[in-house]
Amino acid sequence: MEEREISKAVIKRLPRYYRYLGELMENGVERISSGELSKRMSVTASQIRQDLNNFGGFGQQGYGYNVKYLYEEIGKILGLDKKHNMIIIGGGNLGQALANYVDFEKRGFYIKGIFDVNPILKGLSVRGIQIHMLEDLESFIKDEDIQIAALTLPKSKAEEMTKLLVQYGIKAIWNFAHIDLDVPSDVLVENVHLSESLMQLSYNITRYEKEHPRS
Amino acid sequence: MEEREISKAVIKRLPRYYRYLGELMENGVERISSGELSKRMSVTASQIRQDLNNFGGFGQQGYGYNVKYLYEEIGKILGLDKKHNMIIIGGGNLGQALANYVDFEKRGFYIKGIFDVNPILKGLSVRGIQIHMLEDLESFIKDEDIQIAALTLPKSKAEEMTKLLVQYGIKAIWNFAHIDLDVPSDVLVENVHLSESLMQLSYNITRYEKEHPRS
DNA sequence: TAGATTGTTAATCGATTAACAATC
DNA sequence: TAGATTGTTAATCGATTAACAATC
Repeated sequence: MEEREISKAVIKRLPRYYRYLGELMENGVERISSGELSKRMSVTASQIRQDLNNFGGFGQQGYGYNVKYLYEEIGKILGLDKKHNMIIIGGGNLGQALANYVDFEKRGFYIKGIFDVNPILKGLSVRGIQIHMLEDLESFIKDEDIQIAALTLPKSKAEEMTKLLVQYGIKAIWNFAHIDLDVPSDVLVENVHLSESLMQLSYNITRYEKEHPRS
Repeated sequence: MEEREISKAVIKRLPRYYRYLGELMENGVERISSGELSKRMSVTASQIRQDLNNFGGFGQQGYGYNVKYLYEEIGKILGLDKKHNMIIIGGGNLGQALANYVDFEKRGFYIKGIFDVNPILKGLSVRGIQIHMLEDLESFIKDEDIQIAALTLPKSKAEEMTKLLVQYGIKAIWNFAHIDLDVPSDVLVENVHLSESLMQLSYNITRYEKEHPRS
């Protein structure tokens, strides 16, 4: 059953709320009002209340929000209370950088293996995570119940690899390749296009320099 | 002088247009209509024309757009026709992954150096890019005319490093740390929050599973 | 010229902000 | 109870889509 659709804009803000609430918790703050949070995060209080009320009433009139409770509830909305098994496709620098990033595990994302075509990497491991060859991919996905594949390959290889991943039953792809993946509608894709991010920065630099010419 | 402000949504789409036009060029396509491009990119033709007309009329009635011309014009809008000197702050895996990424240079982004606090890395280099110690940072930024710093440090160090970078006159920060940087208004920041991206994917997986329960 | 397709205005849609009654 | 602050409706703002005259 389809519940009312939540807009992408709202989803994009949730992790940021989650991060701020986590910091508040660390600082021992127990309750916070939308007004106070709005100041810290530089968003309107109205937006915070609207966003949260897409998922239910987490606050209390006259009191505000309980930080720990709201943190946990947003965590649940984001699915961080569940375990997600991941693999990394591509044992290059970026793949290894992701493998080395321990914080993912704190959020429920477990990197179970790294896959590469380069036989030189065979048997090596990164932070205890073994690098496997492609021939093991299918059985690994099934045996280890892998949901997510992080795709850190050059564009040229990313396309065929995606076909395999879909065929082997992957549920979601975290895509770092500079290409729009073509997948069936039951496979989810989240893109991280680094060069596009850098181009946006470049645009802003260029515009800023036009508006503020140096003497 | 302030020209009419271009919305963030438009800027975010420009690099994707640029990528598609680049691919069309590689395939020897000389002209394309907004209608044809809209099919390939899965956006509306109307949006393409609106987006482009923020910057000027690049097309011709009855003909469409010249691919090479439009590619170059979008490149100019994004500032890719200019050289941008970059440094990477943080010689860890992510920093090295960025340093190894050659495509940045094709777009005018030159990585001039990597900086780290770890003396073990001193004098090493990645793809010919030397790793320097922090004491050289100030002079390096000035001597090498560095505009952009890619910040690939843990949250704890990112804050103080940002202060230094600002003090030393950096123009823009490409931020990979999980923190919102506090900078003066003349320093531009572009964030890449990997864990937030992964959380969005997690949300979508969770929602999908709710809507499509397994038998 | 006739057909195609842009540039641009107008209409629609959706997201953000403001306001305030409900209520803790 | 009085004050504070939410949840939610209404108003505003901005972005997307549709439509079409201009024109190549």
